[in-house]
Amino acid sequence: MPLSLYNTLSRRLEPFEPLEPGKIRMYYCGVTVYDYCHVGHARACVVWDVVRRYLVWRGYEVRYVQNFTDIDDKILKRSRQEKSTMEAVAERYIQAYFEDMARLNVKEADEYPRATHTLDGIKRLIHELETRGFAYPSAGDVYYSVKKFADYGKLSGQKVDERQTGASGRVSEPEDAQKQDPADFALWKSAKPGEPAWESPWGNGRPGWHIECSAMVRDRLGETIDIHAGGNDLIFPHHENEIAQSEAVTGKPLARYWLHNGMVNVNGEKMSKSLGNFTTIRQMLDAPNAPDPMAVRMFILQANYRKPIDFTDEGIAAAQNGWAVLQDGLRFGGEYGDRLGWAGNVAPQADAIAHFRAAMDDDFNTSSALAVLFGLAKQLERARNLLIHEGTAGDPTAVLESQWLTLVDLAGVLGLEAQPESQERADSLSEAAIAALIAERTEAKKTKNFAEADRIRNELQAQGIQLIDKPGGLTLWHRV
RNA sequence: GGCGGCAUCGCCAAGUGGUAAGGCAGAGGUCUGCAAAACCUCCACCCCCGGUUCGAAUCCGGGUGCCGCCUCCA
Repeated sequence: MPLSLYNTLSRRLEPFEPLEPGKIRMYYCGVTVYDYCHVGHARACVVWDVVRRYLVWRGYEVRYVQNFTDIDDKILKRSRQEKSTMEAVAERYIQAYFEDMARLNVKEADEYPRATHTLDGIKRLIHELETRGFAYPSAGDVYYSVKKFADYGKLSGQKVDERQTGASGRVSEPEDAQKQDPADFALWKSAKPGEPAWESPWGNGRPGWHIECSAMVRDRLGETIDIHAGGNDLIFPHHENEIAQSEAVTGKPLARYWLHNGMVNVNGEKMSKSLGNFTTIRQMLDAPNAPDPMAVRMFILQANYRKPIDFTDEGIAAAQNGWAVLQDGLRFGGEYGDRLGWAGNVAPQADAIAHFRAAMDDDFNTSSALAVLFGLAKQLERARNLLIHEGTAGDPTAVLESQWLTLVDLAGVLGLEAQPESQERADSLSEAAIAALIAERTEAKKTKNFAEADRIRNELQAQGIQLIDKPGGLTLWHRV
């Protein structure tokens, strides 16, 4: 079974074949750094992180590049408000990005190019576009002439003539007057006094938004890459324009597969910075009763990456409970492996791996893949409970070891990792003290002094000690 | 107006021709002084109406409802 991907370009599932066998060049259109990342960014970054991890797990050599847009009107606006510089604002939110994503266990990309580091490539590209007649200067700006590019609209299905200009409800930029056609877009914008600017053949200014990605992809990965990923809100115009810019110059496809993640919704409406209905990642993870970041990850992966999802308190709470099961399973080996005499030489669960792979090969069906993890984790959880309550694991230890190894491996592909349970229990009761209290309670029960027995039970419960009454008057306990 | 997507159990969500994965929540049972924990078991004919087919949640046609994009956005 080959890996199949849903390609926005063809709007269908296609078997995946990299340009160069065994190697994948992948680019993800990252964030514009003028604010903290919100949970919509979290979704996108987690999704593409999983795609990248899966491709690596499947044996491909993946070069994963993600950009930071650090030249932008909104960053500029923010820096003015703060009486700071664009550079300082960008730097702050880039650092914040790394902090937030580390908490969500998003692996770092191989490279993080920035617009400010790519000026040469950007200017070279604009120059080539100009030479080939796709770009024209106008009052210090440079624009791309959309009508010159015959394939314009092939990604988004938007035809220039049939589009309703301004349908998004936003006011036209004043620069429209300088365009030959309203559909044209800026490659280079002249700088007003006091604005950050870079020298160029067209005067001092800064690059437009779309050109940076074309330049970065070309500089870092080459003229044609395998996978170009991003949010589906970027299909038009951003990715359409990238194609126009790159392919007009190279005459080659910019990317073979265009992958787009669905948006995060709030009450059924898209979360976006402009609507102001967003929750930042740190707000979510630092709130009282905040979910485990891994539960958030799991929540994201329970849905198809292309469909919209609603971040609701109920949904996150459900994911939190579900994560507890996976977490118990993932911790099983560390907690019981030695006791069960695991030797470390068992084979993994081939059927589980096959199911996982079949699910992921089908356009990254992470919800089906998670079902495989739950199948393994539930059995380990059962064994764990039986060990606590009965003193025996039930299933043969080699089977448990195999299940655990497989679970850890597959969960890792989804970036789901459990931290070892914290051992900070200095202030807790000693085992001797617990044993003494249990003995007291057993005596109380014998004399049918149930009020005293329940008092002791509650006292221990309050300290995280769960009592398990067995038939015959035996009482086991464990910490919860 | 153009382009695209979605509608499956209380909630989330897989499933593209053979009689519905999984998670959360819920129910019953065992055990118990009562509990708790644990264990066992149970829990959907897939928005509506037509059609194709031996057979459709899955294909086709027509409705209804919701959402995204149409130059800020992951």
